[in-house]
Amino acid sequence: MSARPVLRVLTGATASGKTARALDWAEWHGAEIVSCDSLLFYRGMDIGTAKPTRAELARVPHHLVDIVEPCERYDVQRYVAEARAAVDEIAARGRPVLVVGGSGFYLRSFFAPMSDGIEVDPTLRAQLEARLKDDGIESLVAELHALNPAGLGALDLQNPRRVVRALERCRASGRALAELAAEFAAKPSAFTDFDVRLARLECEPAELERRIAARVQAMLAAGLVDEVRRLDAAGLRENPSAARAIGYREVLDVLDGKLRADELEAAIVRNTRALVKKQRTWFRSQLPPHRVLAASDTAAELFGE
RNA sequence: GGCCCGGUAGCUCAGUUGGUAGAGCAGAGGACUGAAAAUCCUCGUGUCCCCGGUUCGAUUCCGGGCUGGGCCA
Repeated sequence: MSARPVLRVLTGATASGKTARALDWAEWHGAEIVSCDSLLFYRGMDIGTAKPTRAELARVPHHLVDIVEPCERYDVQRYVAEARAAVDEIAARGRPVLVVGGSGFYLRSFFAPMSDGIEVDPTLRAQLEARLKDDGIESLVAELHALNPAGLGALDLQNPRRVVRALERCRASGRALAELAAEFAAKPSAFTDFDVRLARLECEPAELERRIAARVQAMLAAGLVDEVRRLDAAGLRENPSAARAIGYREVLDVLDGKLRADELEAAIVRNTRALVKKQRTWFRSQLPPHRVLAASDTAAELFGE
């Protein structure tokens, strides 16, 4: 039917072997890689994020890696715009695009609308954050009820972040949540003009466990603690999402004396495991049906073509 | 050898003025519109170290034992 250009997306849990497979595939097909990893954006966050090495980055052109300072905030809205620009640029060169990453929320950018386009004044957000802190979430929920007599739908009223977001949208747009939600749901994804093909690497649990253990050990040996010290001095903590990244938050805890140094490695492994579990849930329930292939099956073509 | 403090959920611990117990972490499941490796929700029966005693009733009190730590020899 259509001659829409193809956009290939490779995902999988952390440590499942995406990087190696993606590099091989991209090299073989003359493709360029667009990262879909919420932490590879940050310069200097190398060891703890298992960022591809300099040599690996040199094998295939990469996009959306090392694009902001760790102290700078980044968000999906910006990701959608920059990913779209990168994809267009690569397509203009006539080369295939391979999106690679395990950040589920960002990954959804390729399948669904991600932002409603409502501009929220930073002062308003700061105001609501302050109110959340002083008066509690109930105060915000009460106002939401007042602004939405028809109900709050499926909004999680116990999740401060969601409540602030919902209220700031009502206030900024002067409209009701239900109305905004309906409008949002009707929006197209930023990549509807592409034939998006998704494949996911699945690593056997015991093997993944081994890989995680080995990876964490290697990260510490490679100087993760020093990396975090450097980043801390450069303002890492100003960016909560970067400072809360696995491998980074635990080292910060050690530096703060909140975690014993001899417990560091085990803590990182534990939290990585929790991440894998969360990714699994997301992949199951939030991604469209897709091709799944065993990470051990290195002979298989990623996209079954 | 003596004295002191512990022994409760996989781990760290709280608690029961005697009526068989609960938090955090871990684990399992889930939600997901702008921080997403984030944020939030649901799920807790375990010889309360063992043996005796007192008691209607002991994980709780008493005695003994075992065991970990500290102090003194």
